[in-house]
Amino acid sequence: MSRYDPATIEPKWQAAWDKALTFKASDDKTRPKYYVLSMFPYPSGRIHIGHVRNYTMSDVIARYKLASGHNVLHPMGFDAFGMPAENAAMANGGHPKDWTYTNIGDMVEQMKPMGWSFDWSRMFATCDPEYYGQQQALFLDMLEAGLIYRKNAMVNWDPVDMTVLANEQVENGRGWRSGALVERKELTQWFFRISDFSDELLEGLDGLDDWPAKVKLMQANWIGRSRGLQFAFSTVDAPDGFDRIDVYTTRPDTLLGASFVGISPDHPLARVLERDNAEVAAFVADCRRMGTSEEELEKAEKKGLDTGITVRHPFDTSVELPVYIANFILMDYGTGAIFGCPGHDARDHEFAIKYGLPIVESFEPVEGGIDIAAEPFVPQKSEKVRYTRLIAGAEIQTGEEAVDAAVAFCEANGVGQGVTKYRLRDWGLSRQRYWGCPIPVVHCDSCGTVPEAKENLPIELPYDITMDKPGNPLDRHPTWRDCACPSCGAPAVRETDTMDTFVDSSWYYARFTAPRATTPTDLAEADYWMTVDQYVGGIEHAILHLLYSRFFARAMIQTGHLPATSAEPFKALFTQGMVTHAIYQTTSDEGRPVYHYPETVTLKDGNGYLDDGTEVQITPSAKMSKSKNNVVDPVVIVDQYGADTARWFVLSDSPPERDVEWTASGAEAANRHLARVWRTVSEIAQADVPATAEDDALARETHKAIRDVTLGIESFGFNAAIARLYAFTNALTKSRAGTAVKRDAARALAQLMSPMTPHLAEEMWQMLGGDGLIANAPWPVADEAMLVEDSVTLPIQVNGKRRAELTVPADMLKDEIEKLVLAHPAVERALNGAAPKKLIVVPGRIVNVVA
RNA sequence: GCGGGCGUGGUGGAACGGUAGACACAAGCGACUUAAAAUCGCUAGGGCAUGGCCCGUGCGGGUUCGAUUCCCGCCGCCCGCACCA
Repeated sequence: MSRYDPATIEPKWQAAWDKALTFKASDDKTRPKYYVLSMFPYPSGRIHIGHVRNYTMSDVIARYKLASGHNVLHPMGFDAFGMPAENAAMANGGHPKDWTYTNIGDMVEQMKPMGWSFDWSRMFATCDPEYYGQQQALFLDMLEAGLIYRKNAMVNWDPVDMTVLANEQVENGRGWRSGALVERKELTQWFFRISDFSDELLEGLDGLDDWPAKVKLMQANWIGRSRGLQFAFSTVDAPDGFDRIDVYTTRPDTLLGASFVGISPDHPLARVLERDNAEVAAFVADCRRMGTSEEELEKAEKKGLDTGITVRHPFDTSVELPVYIANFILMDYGTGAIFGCPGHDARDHEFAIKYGLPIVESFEPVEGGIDIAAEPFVPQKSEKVRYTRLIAGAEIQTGEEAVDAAVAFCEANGVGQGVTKYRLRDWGLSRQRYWGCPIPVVHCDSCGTVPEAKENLPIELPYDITMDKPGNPLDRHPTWRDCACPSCGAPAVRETDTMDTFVDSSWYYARFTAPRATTPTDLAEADYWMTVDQYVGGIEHAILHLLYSRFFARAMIQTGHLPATSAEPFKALFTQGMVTHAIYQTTSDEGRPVYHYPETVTLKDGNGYLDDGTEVQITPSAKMSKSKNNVVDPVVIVDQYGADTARWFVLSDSPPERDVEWTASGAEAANRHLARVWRTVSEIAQADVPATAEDDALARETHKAIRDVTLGIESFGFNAAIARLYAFTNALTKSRAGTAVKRDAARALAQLMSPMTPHLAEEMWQMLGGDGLIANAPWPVADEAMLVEDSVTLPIQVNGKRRAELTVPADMLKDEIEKLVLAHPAVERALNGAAPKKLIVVPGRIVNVVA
């Protein structure tokens, strides 16, 4: 008899699906739609096992929804602009475009054998002129709608990648890709007005019931809404135009504890002072030199310089507070100026001690007893405290109550107003790189900055460039850069900055609904397909990509490219865990770590040995890394075991949101199991056994499996669904039921496995004489009548501990059960002749005797 | 520092407040075989006086007839943010 042979059956069924256009999204808009999307990959040239897990998850959903009668859209494309292509070109002398398209071809070739149900007819790469040309059209519409503007600003400069970065792309003061320490630089840049949407983006999170709470929380923190008071101090002896200094505070209740005012080195007043004060100029220059990395900030001393200017306290004009320029005040938060309250702020306390400023108490613990001079008193705002210098409200109140009362009092007395501020800054989109979407504007001597005319789109990247010199090749490409002004026709120059690659991925989900449209979207298509019903991707995009996409959906509604109903582009979000692998390490004579490939290590009783017997040190469940030699290559796995085994394994063993460790033994076991299923089914297909007494039991088992696996898939409990399929397979294999019932059970098994192991499932379906492709077969529905048991086994507890069990007819009355329970020897023994205090019978579940 | 999450056998993990450890890995024993591989079967939380009993879901308390699950306080690990006024 033949064996389970994935190398034969997998290409066969892939060809069958292709031929039948099984996974092409239908134009039939009468069917309910389901849009499932996996985050598209960067075309590095190799798919990795993490992609396999990610795409298998969306594939399970897609195939399940297709079988459940939905018109499914499950597209795939490539996030194809970005630095790696330029780096490769610089290192190896090729062209970023050639490198990228070659990689895309290679990756598609590696993806197809996995059997994912992508609608490949909709595929695009963001570096296709057809895509980025529409992105340029979108840019022009957003520019016209006032959603994009240009300004001179301090920006994050990555000296290695030689480009500007958005705030979201700076991690611990380093570039998110290069890891280089980010510098501050002043440049004229294009910005998206994402901060105008701060409130909406924050409020919108509340409606995202099917997003992980963690992601919503991270976004909420990033947006960072705070409520406070903005008011002005009037100055004494300040330069012209600075008779007031605006400050923002979230603690107006401590205003009477103010002992100084601090301004940012970038504050307009500091800038005026540095012009004719050498001391100020030196100090400010020193501040700007300071890095922004975590370590540096941690170590950096809080430094200030007394400007000699003073301000009057708004509630007691006889009090004058000194104005310091301080290195820890950020110009781009609040007003770039604060009042210092050393009594109730750790940082201000440190500053006050250093410069000998007074420390004034505003409140104390209700029970008293605090030495504000020694240590600042900074309780939670929700805690009740006793105010010793009260602005408004009760003497004893919480910080929150006091802040509200203080804001109201200040407003009533004409001292400032309550305002809401956000931490979220506008998104700088200009990048000084070649391999990105050109920003479609030109600079004309007479007209200024002019949007390119839409009929000139796409503004295509020139191919004839060289990457051998640092910097942006567009800057030194005269025939591309020089152009005619779209407004007056005079000679002008193109903008040579390109767009941040996060722009490309901020609207690709919308483009997939009409990937060949000659406008960014086709509203009718977008109206039918949007929003994405299920999005699957990594948690690492919790802020960047997911926040930008939410902004873009809103911007596209404003510019008429999406229907108003799709402000939230992703209805449900699932963040999958990684696939990890053990690291095997020895130490060289020089003391350096040496990493060994898994195939060179033999495992025995949990220890690993090299061929020569040397024991290796094992780090379990580590992130895969080429330098640690612990990468699993999907291509190798497919050659060895077939795609179905790889798909089955990455879904089993761990909940999908958690990491799963790839082990050779686990993959082998998965493969063995699939071979066992194949064998069992091929036997059943050829058997001819008449009905037996076990028929009913197997039929019931089948319907229970249908119920449990369906529930598992719907709730993303893939590991639990697979565990259930193991159990069902074992039951089927061991059952002595007749062939007719066994065939029904095997057909159900094939269908329940089909989202995970689609090729094997088609093969099983064919062996069992199923109709057409299993991919199109309607999903089985559990028969309620078959789920009802005739008899139930009730555990009997005494005082909450299980002592016995009792099998009774399912419809037995409580009274009867109670009688049987009390007569049970184990219960009699436990009660020892005494009457039970209480008897709890939960029908169909459990009995508890309270002795 | 602030915010969030997680602690269950040798391992990954399962368990609407209702029989803790499903399912799988690793391990051990056995069958088949000249042998090995493959396959199949069995054992398996810990302990003990083993037809039975005791302990057990990080630790300590609480709510409940009943807690891995809910509440409070610790301990440990992981993640996010962080001079944000």
